[in-house]
Amino acid sequence: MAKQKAGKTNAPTGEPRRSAGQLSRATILLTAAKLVTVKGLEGLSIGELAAEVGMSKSGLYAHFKSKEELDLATIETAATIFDREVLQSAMAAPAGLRRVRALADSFLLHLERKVFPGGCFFAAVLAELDTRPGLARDRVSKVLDAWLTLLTQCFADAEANGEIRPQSDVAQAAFETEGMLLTANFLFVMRDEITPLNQARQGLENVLARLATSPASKKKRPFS
Amino acid sequence: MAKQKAGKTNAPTGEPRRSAGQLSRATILLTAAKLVTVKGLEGLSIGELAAEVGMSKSGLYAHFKSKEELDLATIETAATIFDREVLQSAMAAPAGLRRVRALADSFLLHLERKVFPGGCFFAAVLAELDTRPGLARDRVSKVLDAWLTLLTQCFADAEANGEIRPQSDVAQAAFETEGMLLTANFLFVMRDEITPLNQARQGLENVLARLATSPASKKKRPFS
DNA sequence: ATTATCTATAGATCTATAGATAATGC
DNA sequence: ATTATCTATAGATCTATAGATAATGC
Repeated sequence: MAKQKAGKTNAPTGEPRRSAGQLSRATILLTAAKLVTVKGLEGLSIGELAAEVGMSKSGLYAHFKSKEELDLATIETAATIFDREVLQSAMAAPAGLRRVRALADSFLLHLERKVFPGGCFFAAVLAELDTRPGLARDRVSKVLDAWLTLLTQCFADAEANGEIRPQSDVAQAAFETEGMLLTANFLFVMRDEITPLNQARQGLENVLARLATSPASKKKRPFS
Repeated sequence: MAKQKAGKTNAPTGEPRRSAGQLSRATILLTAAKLVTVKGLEGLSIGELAAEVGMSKSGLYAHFKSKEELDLATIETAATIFDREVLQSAMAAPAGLRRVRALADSFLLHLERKVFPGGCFFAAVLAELDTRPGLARDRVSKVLDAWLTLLTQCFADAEANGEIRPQSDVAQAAFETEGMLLTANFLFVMRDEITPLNQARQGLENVLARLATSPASKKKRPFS
């Protein structure tokens, strides 16, 4: 809604110099990334984005030669933001379970802070792109893979640390963790209440607790 | 692809009579529901749907007065299919954990059978609609709520049956179950491999196993 | 960066017509 | 058999808007 003007060009001295074009480009892409979480990638029209940032459609074409190029640049921007807002703050935590908790916390907090109005950018475009081959899908798929690999590695570290049982199925643990976070995202956006975020936190604790339990209890199926 | 003609009118005797129009309408809506899981609700154009079922755009307008009406009818069709393919077969299982397993199994099998090419219809439109107020969103939200309520009720039954510990957090159990299923859906569609379906089955077993464990282990956080 | 403009396509509406059914006349 | 009517559809066409390009201004 807020028609944010592209910041004017009197760059603060001492700052790494940026041209008006670059500043504007960053503004455009941040706006685009936010809009995409609400409207979807295909639902984001160049005209609407232009209006939102307060410039003409053809002004945008000066930055991006085509819609696809805008799409890809927007995905890249979202990846950078995800890296900064979620990954980097959590990677300060020591390897292993504490890092898993830190990642989950920073993810859930970035939802709660509404960094993007439509929740996690990558969750928002996942369903849209998963059946539409192309560069955009490939890039989003890579981000998802990297995220799951990171979670898996954290559990592998936890196993090496002795935090969880040896021979744990670390890929399974990563899947379950992602299950809590992804579902929290969708329910949080759909209902606009924080309950799912807390359910995800509890769910993750339940997963972690299981990994430290004796293997016997893992397959118990009483009364079945 | 298959240009299915609306069946000719010589209705089989004894069958509940259907006009050619009704048959055609059902064909259109099934095709629409499948297309929506690939293209999205907004991505589904009337022209494309018309070409797919082998009729003219205006032929479709005879059935649906507007795009929104087509959208709503398509959602209704998907709800009916979900009810038949997933719910009804599973509701034969006795109340409690066996019903939870039956629901999860029928859900995962309907993904694997590719009832819809883009996975679960409601998961496919969830991200698209969660930020777009309207009748379509309201309807999808209701289906999601009903599904989570059903899962919660199954766990409540299990508690009443003595299958799981008294005072279990049944809403939490439903959330975790949904977490497994929803994530299985997205990873299955994105990667087109069945691993996530099995990870969801294992994840659900892990959830169920926890519910039968002694309460003490639930909060254990070793090495933290 | 803007203004003006182009092409393609979306949803939507209008008029016409094919095939079937119902009511009527012989 | 004939006429009227109904239902489902097609073709033509309208308006709005999408992505995109060319000419131009600062």
